[in-house]
Amino acid sequence: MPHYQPGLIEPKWQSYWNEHKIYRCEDPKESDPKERDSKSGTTSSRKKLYILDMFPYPSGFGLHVGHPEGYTATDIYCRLKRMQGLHVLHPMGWDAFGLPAEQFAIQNQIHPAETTKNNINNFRRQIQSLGLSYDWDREVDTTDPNYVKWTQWIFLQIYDTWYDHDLKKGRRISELPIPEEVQKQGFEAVRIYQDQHRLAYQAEVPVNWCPALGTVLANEEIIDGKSERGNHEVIRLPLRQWLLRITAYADRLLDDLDQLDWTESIKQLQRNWIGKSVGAEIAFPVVQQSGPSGTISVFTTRPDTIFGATYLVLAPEHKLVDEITHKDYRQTVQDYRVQAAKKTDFERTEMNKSKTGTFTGAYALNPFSQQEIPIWIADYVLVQYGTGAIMAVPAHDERDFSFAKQYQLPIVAVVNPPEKWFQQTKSTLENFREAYCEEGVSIQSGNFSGLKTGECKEKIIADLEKRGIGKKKVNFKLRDWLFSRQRYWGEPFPLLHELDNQGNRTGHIRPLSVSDLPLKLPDLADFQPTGTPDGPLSKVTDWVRVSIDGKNYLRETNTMPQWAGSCWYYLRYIDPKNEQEFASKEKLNYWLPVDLYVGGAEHAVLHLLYSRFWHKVLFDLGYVPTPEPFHRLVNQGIILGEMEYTGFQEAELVLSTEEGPLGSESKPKLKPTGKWISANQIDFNGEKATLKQRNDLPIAPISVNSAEVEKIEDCFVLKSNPAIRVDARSYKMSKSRGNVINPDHIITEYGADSLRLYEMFMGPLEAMKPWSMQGVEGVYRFLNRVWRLIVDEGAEVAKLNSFVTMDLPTSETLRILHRTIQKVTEDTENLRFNTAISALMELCNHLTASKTRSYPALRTFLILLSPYAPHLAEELWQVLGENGSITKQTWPVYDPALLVAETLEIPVQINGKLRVKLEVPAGIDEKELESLALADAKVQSYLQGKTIKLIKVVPSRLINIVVV
RNA sequence: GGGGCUGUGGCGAAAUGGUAAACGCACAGGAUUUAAAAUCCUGUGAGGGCAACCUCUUGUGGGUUCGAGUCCCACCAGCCCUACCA
Repeated sequence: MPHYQPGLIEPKWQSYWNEHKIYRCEDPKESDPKERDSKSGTTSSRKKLYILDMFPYPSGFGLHVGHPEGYTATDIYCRLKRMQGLHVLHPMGWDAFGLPAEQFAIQNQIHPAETTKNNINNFRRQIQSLGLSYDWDREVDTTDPNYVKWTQWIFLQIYDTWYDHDLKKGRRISELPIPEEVQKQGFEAVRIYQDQHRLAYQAEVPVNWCPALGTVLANEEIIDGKSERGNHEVIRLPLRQWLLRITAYADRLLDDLDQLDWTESIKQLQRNWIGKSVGAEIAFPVVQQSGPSGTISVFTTRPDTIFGATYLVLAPEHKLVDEITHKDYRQTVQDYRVQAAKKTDFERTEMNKSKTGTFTGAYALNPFSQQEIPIWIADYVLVQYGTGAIMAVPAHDERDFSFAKQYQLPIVAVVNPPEKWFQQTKSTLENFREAYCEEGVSIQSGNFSGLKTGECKEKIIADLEKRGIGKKKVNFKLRDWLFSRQRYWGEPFPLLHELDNQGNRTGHIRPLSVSDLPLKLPDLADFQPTGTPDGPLSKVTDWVRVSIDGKNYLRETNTMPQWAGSCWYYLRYIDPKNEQEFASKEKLNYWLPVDLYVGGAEHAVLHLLYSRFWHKVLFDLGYVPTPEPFHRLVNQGIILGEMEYTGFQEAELVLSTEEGPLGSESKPKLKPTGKWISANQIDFNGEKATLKQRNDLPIAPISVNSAEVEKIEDCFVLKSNPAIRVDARSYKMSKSRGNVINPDHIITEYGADSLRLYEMFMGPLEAMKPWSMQGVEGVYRFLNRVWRLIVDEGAEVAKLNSFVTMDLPTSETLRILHRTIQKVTEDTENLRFNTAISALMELCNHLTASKTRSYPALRTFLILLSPYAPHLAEELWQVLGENGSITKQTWPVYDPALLVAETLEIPVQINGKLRVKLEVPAGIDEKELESLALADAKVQSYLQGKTIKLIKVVPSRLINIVVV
């Protein structure tokens, strides 16, 4: 085997690892030495480490290069930690429920279970071909009935829980105190009361109904008003849905972020999503000709500005609109409501330049200014947030200000802006040109004038509470989690709806008992959505209808969303085969929390928030030992396609005729004229180019080779015509762009070790970085150099290179070796893989240059390399004549004494500028160094005629001489 | 509008407040070869000088410091997320 052939050695070692279960992770008991034979030296105090990858959705397209990035990072880290003697749990599994498999089933009449199985097999094959060190005995699959059983079981725990706001803790529904007046009304009332408090409850809510997918979607699954999957229209529709009361945990989800080792940006995203705001709820009495009738409750974060509330606005969907609307205004109000209902949330917010609304004819009394103020409806007020109504303070809120301007509503200043603001905005107290939204001192606010904002808020709230017309209130943007989907390929709810003798629902819910779990999906021949909000399961009537003890029930026909399975998979890895519990308490106590969780930032909010929520419920119920699941979180950066250079030419539109599948087709095409236009005159979105000044002239983007381009100043230009600038950037990988890199191809061409090494060498793990095929070749060449370092390429069989000797390393080699041990260890521990790899390259370069290559040094080098290029390291380990797997070796420890060279090069600065470098013996003291520097002829020449003001000596680093 | 991230060679990048550009790519020259590929050696931030060497350089402008890519302030540019949340 003369050459480095990853295609041969990689499968060989992969099957070796598999057969010998090299990466099997022992259970805590097994790893206790008392339970094991004595030849293993591990101790029970072996520290545990739980390293988790975000498991993939096994799509039909296979892995993309983003997957190996995170997976390789954790793999390298785990390999290091195992060799350092830690007890590492590092599993992998499949998030396998979800829409694509069902969509595929609808189109091709292939059961989603089958598609899923095939995709999983393909993903497993691809992942295994990367040489990742997972314990495959712990693989989980969210669609496996043995897994679904416990997803359903956890749902039932949530269903059986209510949130005690006093204790700030989820508790069993049986512990819910029932108020006496409810108790008096009997069993039925108690049941309803309990149902109202469960963490899983049903409600009629306006949902996002997507006709094309035949399902409702969660808010989070909608991007720009279209479905995240497939980009279909979404309309709003009220429906009976299951919701999970995640809002009960909002405060804890927010507060507990502080104890987590996550990046500040992810924490901030979660904070924004939870969106806590503190303010007041205030009741405004409605005034009508016939006298006051009822109140409108509003939420505000600025109760201090209530004297400036000159009108109220209700959301068009607000319950009280019909009630309060004056008969003269019924028609316009009704028209407006119809219009608003037609708009999606997106359209409402899209045209945020001009607000719309209409007057209801009704007035409310401002309880502080005592003014009668008009009540409007407008779609800039959202029904879902707060009370669905606001008090508008146009002087101190931008939105209210622009609405007031539009409809000529009065603007009254009640917070005094600073003089500077008046100048900048050219405003006066009587005439605001824009809203002043900062804090300040109250004015025109009766007894509350002169108070600072913070104090004023408190006083107003106190006054509200005293008068019984309002109270302090905390609001969250976070909504309860819409938990049901009208789909087939998801976990069925383990619930039965009781029917009365007429076959009508009684409202009683009967949860299945644990012994009835898992509730499996029925077989289905036809996967077409019903087209109604009832899911496909409703078609399976003999599955839906159930009789128990003479009572008739209907099964719940909704299924759970894809998030359900991923909410707790990290718990199942801990005890994946357990049939009695989702995981044993003892093992959970041992392994939790997850020490390091690596995955894409796209799950920053949803998956991580939902998981934390479930985890907290399980924590409250005593099933898991930690309040948080994931201690440290790292997001890998996305990998972009190769850098692309694009030039632009004037073009003309021509009709080109093409032979398509439907016969010949004529399509307008851009035909470049050859006349270049500089990129600074062009707007280019990556696909279409238009001239900045005018858009009637067709422009053709022309892909330009990097060899035809050079950089002048800040921009790239054509070498042939430097006046013409060229657009240069990297794009996200996408099928339509054709810049997708398939990991399988890289492995075939260069091997998995090259792919691993390249992805780690590209740059910092968390940074976004462009792919470069030449970079892959670079690391491939490095691995070849490593190969030749040890193997004799001229020989027929794998044989040691003749430079390899049994000599001890020279002192220089030893120093470089130990410096490399230090750097690789520290960098790998801090996930700085790119610099660890350069240290390995430097060592390799040094060893290659030596005529004699010391065996002990090579041996250590291979151990250092093994987490990064495990296949190559195993193979060369064998070539060196070592026995067993290199993965079982102990990680080397560097000797600080060996890091020090005999002489040092010390830079001498004069006034902070580097002038001379001195070669000095290591360990020289400050005084000696100083006199050596001053004695230097060149230093002296710089000191001619100057006075020394200061000599700063940093031992073993540098000298700075300050002169005047 | 809000929040965040990032600005260093031709490119990916590196640098506990202490020699800016390690390592890799690309490029150029040389060795090897009938030739090419592969490999090996040398050079490579910009400008000046025959040379030793000198000057400039981390988006811009200030500041702290003996010393700033790194810390502080202001600004500019790019990217990402989010968006009427009262």
